[in-house]
Amino acid sequence: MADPLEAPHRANAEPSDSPDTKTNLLDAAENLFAHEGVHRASLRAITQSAGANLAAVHYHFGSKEALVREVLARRLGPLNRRRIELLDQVEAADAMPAVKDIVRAFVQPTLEMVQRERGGHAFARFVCRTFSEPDESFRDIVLEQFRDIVARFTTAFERSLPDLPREELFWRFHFMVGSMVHTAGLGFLAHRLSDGLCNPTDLDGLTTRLVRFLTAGLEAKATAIQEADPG
Amino acid sequence: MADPLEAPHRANAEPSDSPDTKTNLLDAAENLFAHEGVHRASLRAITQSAGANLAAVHYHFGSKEALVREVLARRLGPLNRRRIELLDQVEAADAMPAVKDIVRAFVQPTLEMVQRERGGHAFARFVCRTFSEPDESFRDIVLEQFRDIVARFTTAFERSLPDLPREELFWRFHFMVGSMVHTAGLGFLAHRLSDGLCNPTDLDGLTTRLVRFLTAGLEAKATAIQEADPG
DNA sequence: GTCTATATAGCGATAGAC
DNA sequence: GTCTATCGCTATATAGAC
Repeated sequence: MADPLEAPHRANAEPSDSPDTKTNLLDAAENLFAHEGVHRASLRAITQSAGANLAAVHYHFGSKEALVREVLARRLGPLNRRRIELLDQVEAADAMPAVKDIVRAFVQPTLEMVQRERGGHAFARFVCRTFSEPDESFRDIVLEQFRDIVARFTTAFERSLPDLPREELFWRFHFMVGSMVHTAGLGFLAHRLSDGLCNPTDLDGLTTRLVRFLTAGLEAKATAIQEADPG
Repeated sequence: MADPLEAPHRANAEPSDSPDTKTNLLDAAENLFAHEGVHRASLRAITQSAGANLAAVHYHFGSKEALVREVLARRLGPLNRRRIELLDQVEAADAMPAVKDIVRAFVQPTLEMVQRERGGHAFARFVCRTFSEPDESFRDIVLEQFRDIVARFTTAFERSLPDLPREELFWRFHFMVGSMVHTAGLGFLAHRLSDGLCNPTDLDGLTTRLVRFLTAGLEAKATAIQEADPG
């Protein structure tokens, strides 16, 4: 636990002030799922952290798996709706928007959530983990909602990058998701590996940097399969 | 299990033909760690998949944790040595090499391992998972070896990108790692989300595309904190 | 709606025969 | 070096009192 940015992990304190046991359980679960993993986060630890009884999870959710689903669904819906909302605004202002504005509409909601929402960092880390989770049922909750996002954003990119082949566009979209997920969920690694130079809590700076990096990557000349080397 | 690219997961077949029980255990563990996660992959499942006895893991490795460490160490060492080797070559040919050549030296060994080595895909997925794993002892095995890589490559990038502030360089390095890890470990997601358009097994095409994307991102003009909008 | 007590099952680890 | 049997522990889930 060398890095205070990594684990804001209050073991026995209630993770929220809500009087609602169900909300307390969701908050506690989110926090523990992020830092311990779904498997290691036992119902005993979750209910204890939420100040509730062991049996409370089964009363309110029915099973641990249902709890996981609700933790994911609680934030993913609003997050992706925000993406669409921002993209709508961008497209309303300009029928063929700048690539950087589309990228920002995609990236900003996640980075904002991580910095500004209570428990946002833990949730991002949990989703980051879920992406590589073997359990399809959990991962598919994320991917299900994500299909619409992929459709809307690839269409927007196609319009603003008409010379880019569809296959290459999808790959670049994939690369973009990788950078974003890695940054949102594991930004503290940049802080650690740069010996403190990178500050993952500087929301504006981080967003601007990520948008600029990704925009340049997306706008790069398309890859020719057999390119004649001009050098 | 809709996607055959995702899970080459032969439950009860031996994952290798080696007559060596220890190697069989490492192969079986790697495969199960990738698809089930370290925690869900029980010693019973591992030893059964390896055609060995339950007690074999403790005889050969001493504990499950030691097995995890050996699975990681077996491939990470050669992989990172290969990165350094390629970077040495690039720097020997040109004291101030092109950014794309440095990027390629960083990215290529991983993508090659995923495609060409037996069990490489499973290992990449395992590492991808380990990055976001809460268990520091495992993640630190990866990060430990990675510190040298970060040092060597950021130095190389600094020389070839002299106008880029160090902080921005580290962030871009972080973005690059995110894209690479996401692609190496979860490339099948691109295949799925593009409805089959993206082919994660096309090693040369994928490498070229990733290198081009990342190079453009790294070479983008540095971010000014308060930039005057020229538009 | 919250509690205690417990059922049922799976885990890592180990002892000791072969 | 491989086997069987088992210990000690923790997990999820549930039944039933309050």
